[in-house]
Amino acid sequence: MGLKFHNTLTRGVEEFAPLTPPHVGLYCCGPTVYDFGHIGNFRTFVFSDVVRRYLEFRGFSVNHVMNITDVEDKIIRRVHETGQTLAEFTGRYTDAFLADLASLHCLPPHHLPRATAHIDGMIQLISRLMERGIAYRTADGSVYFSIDRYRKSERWPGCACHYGQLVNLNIDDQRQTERVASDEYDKDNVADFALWKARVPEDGAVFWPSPWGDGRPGWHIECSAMSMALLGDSFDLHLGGEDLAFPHHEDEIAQSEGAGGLHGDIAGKARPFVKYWLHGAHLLVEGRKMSKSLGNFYTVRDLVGRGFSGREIRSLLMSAHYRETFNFTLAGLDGSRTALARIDECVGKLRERAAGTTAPAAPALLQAFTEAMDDDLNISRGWAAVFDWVREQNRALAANELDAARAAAELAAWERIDHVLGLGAKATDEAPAEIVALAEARVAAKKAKDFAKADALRAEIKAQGWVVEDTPKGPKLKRA
RNA sequence: GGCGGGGUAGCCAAGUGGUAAGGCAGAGCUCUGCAAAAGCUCCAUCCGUCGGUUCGAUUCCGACCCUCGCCUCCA
Repeated sequence: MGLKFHNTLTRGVEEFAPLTPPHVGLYCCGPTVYDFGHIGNFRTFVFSDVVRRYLEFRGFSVNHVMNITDVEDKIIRRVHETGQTLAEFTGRYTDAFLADLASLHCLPPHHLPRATAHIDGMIQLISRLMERGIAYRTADGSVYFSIDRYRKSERWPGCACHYGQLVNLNIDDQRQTERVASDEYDKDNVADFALWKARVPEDGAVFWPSPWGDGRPGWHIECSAMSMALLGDSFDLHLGGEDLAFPHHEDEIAQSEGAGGLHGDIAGKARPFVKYWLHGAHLLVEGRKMSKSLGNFYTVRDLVGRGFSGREIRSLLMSAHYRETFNFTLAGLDGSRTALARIDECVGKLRERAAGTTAPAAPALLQAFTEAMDDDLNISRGWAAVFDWVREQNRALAANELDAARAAAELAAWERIDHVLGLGAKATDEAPAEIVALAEARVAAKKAKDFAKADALRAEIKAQGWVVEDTPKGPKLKRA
């Protein structure tokens, strides 16, 4: 059986068949850079990293695109407040975001388009929508997408003109929420969304010229323009957090297909904007919805500041299936640390046994892991395969059943798996010379059967922040 | 009000119409001068509640309870 994904578009699990194998175009909605990303944001980004890595593991050639939203309402407000330029302000948070991504062992996406670098494409899309009569300009110079005209418009290949593909909604019978009711804009219909927002004094220097006057793009059109510019008008995978399914992704479909694509390919080839939509669930923190007032709002930096490593955070974020709400806890991070140590220990022993020998990867672990991940990325089952393998290797090592060649084969298998999990080796920490000297003195005391002195030296080492463990090959020093 | 997820051991979390993966925590054992670390073993007669279908249901159906998300710019 092949790889399967749950597609929000069809609300079911489907065989993954890319448009032009072995190439896969993958777009994930990236961050809006107005603050440091929190652990919930990064669950989605780690998820997209795992999708990319697993596709590569399965032999696909992935073009991974993640946008950086660097112009948006909150950003403009903060720029206005801080007196910085747009580039200064967003540059700082973009750098922080990329650093956090790296600390979580996420591979850098192949392209990280900035919205401000794709204004032309957005204007082009809006122009096409205006030409087709699906968009309209209001008195203040803003441009909106008319859902009504889109739905009533003549259908053409590649565009079903159906609004409500990702979520079941009866848009004629929507409850008026407070946000809608308080909307001040001059729109034909409350459900219409902005494609272009006319310049207002508070925007300061943040504006671009357009056929409709100075202004800036709406949020949804940014992703349509960037994804189609880099992946073509029709591509394989579009990922994001579950909250983006509506309205953000729904609007992307409407705009992109309504415009016939950025290059006119959607209509020409009768292909949809995106073939598979994958949405990652949110997480709770300590059992509650994450919020600053509850004190359970963590950025990656907060957790690193508490002494957790990126790989520990990453492995916890990867512990549950991506479509399930996951409860992220500090106790869980401690658990990840212990569990990773178990893997590290086993891999370390295999490496020792293999002693530099190389061999083709042993099949058992690869097969069990692939079976799990092929099933809509069932990573919990994937972890089970890994830990079953760890137990089996430990047993075989203890029973002296592994020669160098077999150890090397198992190690090769693990390395392929780790290329998907992205855990890497744990950071090793060399003890300073004075600590090593104390440990050596302790070995001498032990040899002389002066255990009182040996224990005193162990206490001394501990007081200096190190732990000494006796192994068959002599003492091992670890940071306390 | 509409739509969509969930409720599985102390905690996290897979899964299946035929009798419950994995991780953490806990217990026992091995190793050790003692430790530590590590390893091995054990650890849910039970899957929110109540009904129904079935030879058999945690798994299917119905009702109910609880919980989370979306319903116009929030991953």
